[in-house]
Amino acid sequence: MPREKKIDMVILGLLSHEPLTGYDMKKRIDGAIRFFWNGSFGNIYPSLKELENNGSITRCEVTSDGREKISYKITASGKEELRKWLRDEQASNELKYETLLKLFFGGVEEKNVTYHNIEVFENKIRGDLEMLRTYGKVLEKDLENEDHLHYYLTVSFGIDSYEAYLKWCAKAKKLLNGRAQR
Amino acid sequence: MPREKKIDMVILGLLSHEPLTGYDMKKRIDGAIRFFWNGSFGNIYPSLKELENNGSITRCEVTSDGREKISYKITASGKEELRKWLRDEQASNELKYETLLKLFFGGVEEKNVTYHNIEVFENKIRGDLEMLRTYGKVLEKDLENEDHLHYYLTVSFGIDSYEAYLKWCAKAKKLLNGRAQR
DNA sequence: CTCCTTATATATCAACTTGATATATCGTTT
DNA sequence: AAACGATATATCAAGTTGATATATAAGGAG
Repeated sequence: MPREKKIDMVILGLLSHEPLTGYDMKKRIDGAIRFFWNGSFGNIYPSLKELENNGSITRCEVTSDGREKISYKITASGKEELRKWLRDEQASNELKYETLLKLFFGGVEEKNVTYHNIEVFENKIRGDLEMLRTYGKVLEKDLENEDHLHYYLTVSFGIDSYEAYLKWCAKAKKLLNGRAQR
Repeated sequence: MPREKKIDMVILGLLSHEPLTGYDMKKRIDGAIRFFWNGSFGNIYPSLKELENNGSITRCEVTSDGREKISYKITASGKEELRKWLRDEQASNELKYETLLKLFFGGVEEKNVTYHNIEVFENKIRGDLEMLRTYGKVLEKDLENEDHLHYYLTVSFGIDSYEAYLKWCAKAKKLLNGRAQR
């Protein structure tokens, strides 16, 4: 059984564009990637060591003037590892929405509790959607750029699904209000 | 800091409807809940023991004729624990879509690889959407039933977002094909 | 009637992820 | 010079996942 850590692929993917430190990777993940994947120092740093031992990445710059700083770059074998993963059509896609869980079990509480939970969700989505639209507008201008195109497609996925979420929120709130309140 | 295990809430939520064994719970989760939450024997059984020690649930039927079988029911304090969680507006909602990750880093491979990955995703969604629509049609007939209403809302969320996914798939494939193939 | 397969049922574990915390330096502001 | 936030690496407890182990029951095939 080969290595299964998905964070490895995130790291290799990021390094396929430019050399980065672990800290930088975390920032990239917290930027655009966070909408569909996650990462933490707790798995980035251990993974960096393993990938280095594997020969998938190498240190390309180390500054030890006071604060330690280690930049990594991807190797040829690392790039092949990344490509192999991309060509593997298997992919786990899963949602983990506590809001829906609360909705599903909402029957033991009053309707306004569920109603409120939906509103909180709605506001969060509204904010994120605005952000995604801003990203999208910038990227749209240069889709000829390969990287922009791929980036744009993920942003566009977010926009489309968040818009669907908001429509659903309105519908759900209406359905909840249609019944006798409390 | 109180207990944070979300599986506890799934168990309490399920038991708020009817007594169940751990095995039954897993089946329920694999049915409708799997679209927005997950659970495994690996966290169900340990959680059952802890919830029993807490007094949140009690055994209500144990058969030891050969095969052991333990049914649990929720207690008053367990129900209050569930309600408290429902009233807490904090909720973590996160997507973990490997397909989008592969799309994001797809630039290092040929376009048809990304195209194929989207098609695999599309087919999976199409199948799940059909299933959700079947669920939805049954539930729609009796939304006066409180439990059906909550169940229906989660199914409806799935339908709406999956429809948005499919539209996005078509758009994404077109955009990828618009560029020079390979 | 026995063998085989599948479903029922509980239990456990290694591997992975998460979010918090620890430690220390650097840059900017007060 | 003190305070604060950003940079940077590292580690850990707690939770989740998917697989595996163990054993019984039920149903059908030969």
